[in-house]
Amino acid sequence: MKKGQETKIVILEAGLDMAGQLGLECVSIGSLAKVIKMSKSGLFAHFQSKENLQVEILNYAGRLFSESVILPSLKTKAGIARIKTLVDNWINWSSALTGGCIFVSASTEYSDRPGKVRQCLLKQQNDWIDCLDRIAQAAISAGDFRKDVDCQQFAFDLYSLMLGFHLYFKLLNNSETKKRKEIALNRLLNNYR
Amino acid sequence: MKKGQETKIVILEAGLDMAGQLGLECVSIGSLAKVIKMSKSGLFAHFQSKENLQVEILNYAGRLFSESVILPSLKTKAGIARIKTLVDNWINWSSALTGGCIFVSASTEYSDRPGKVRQCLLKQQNDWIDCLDRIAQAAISAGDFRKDVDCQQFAFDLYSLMLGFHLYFKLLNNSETKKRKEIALNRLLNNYR
DNA sequence: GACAAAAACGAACGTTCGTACTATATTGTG
DNA sequence: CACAATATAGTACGAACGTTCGTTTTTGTC
Repeated sequence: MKKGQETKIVILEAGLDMAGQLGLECVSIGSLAKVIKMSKSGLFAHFQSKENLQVEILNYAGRLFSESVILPSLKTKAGIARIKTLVDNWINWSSALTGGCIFVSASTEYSDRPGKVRQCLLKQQNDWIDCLDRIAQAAISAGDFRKDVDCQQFAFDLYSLMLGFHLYFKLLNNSETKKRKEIALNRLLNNYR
Repeated sequence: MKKGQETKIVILEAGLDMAGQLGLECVSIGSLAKVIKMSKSGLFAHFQSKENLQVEILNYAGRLFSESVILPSLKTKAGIARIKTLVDNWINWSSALTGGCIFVSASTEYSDRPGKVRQCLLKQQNDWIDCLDRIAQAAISAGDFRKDVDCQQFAFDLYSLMLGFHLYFKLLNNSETKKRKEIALNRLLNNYR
C-alpha cells in the first residue's frame, strides 16, 4: 500500500473515534491533525474539504460495521440464531467504541442538515434496514418466524430496541441495560415465532 | 413580567429551535443573536456563558415538555388510556418541532461530553424514565397491566419505541412510521396486559 | 543514485467562536 | 420627573475554524 493510503486510514481511524465522542460535525481538521501529530494542511490535502472528510469517515465506519457486525452474522445459520448473533455483534461493536455509535449520533445530527453527509447517511441507514428485513425473511424461510411476519416491522422493532440499548448503555450508564435488552429481544422474537 | 424575562424567553425559544436542527452544541451565540436581531453581547449578558445558555435551553425544553406531554396525560384516566395519550402527546410534541427532539439529539451529543449540560440532561432523562415507570405502576393499579409487570422494563420498551419512531420519522421520513409505531405499541401493551 | 511524483509542512487568509469591558438606551420606581 | 436599576449595544481580544498557497520533504521508479 502507498504511503498516502496508510496515512488516510490513520486519519479515518482517529476521525471515527472523535466522531463517536463529539459528533461528526465537531470533528475539526485542526484538532484531528493535532491528535495524529500531523499538520492541518497535510491532513486537509487528503480530502479537499471538511465535508469530504466527514463522508469518508462515515463510509469507513460503514465498512468496519459490515466486516464486524453484518458479515459474521451472515455466516451463521439463518433464523433466530443469526438474529441473536447479529445483536451480539452489534453490541460488541457498540461497546468497543470510545464514545457512542457514529450512526446513532449522525442520525440525529443530520436529520435536518442538508448535504453530502446526510445523503450518505440516509443510504447507509436504508441499507441497514433492508439488511434487517432480509434477515427476517431468512428467518421465515428457515421456519423460525411465522410466514405472515411483516419483515419491515421486524426491522423497525429491532432497530428501536438497539437505539434504546444505546441510550441506556452510553448516556445513562444503566447497569441493567443488558438485562433489559435481553428481555425485550426475547419478547420480540416470541412475537414473531 | 420584566423586560429581561421577555427577552430571555425569545432567546430560549429561538435557541430551542436551533438546537433541534443543529444540535445543542452548534447553537452559537452569534448566530442566535442574528436570528432574533439583537447584539451578541446583549444576548450574552443574559447567560454569562455558553454553557449556561445550553443548560437554560434544556431546562426550557423540559418545562415545555412537562406542560405539553406529561401533565395533560396525567389528567386522563390511569392505565392504557393514559399511556396512549402520553404517546400521542409525545408524537405531537415531536412533530411540531422544526428539527428533531432536543432530548434525543442531546442524548447522543452529551453521552461522552462532561459538564453541566450533561448533568442536566442526565437528570432530565432519569426523571423521564421514572415518569414512565410510575405510569406503568398506575396501569397496574388500574388493572390494565398484570401485577407482576416490570415497570422499569416497560420504561425501556416504550422509550426504545419512541426512539425508533423519531429516527424513522425525522431522518428517514418513512411514510409508514405511524403504522409501525402503532403496531409496536399495541404489541407492547398486549404483552403487559 | 537521479528524478519525477506524491505527501507533508508552515504561514497566512478571512471568518466566526466565546468572552470581557465600557458605554449608551431603556425600563421600573419613588 | 428624576434617578437608579436593568438591559442592550459596541468594540475588542485571542483562539480556532476551513481553506489556499508555495515550499520542502519523502516516496517510489527507472
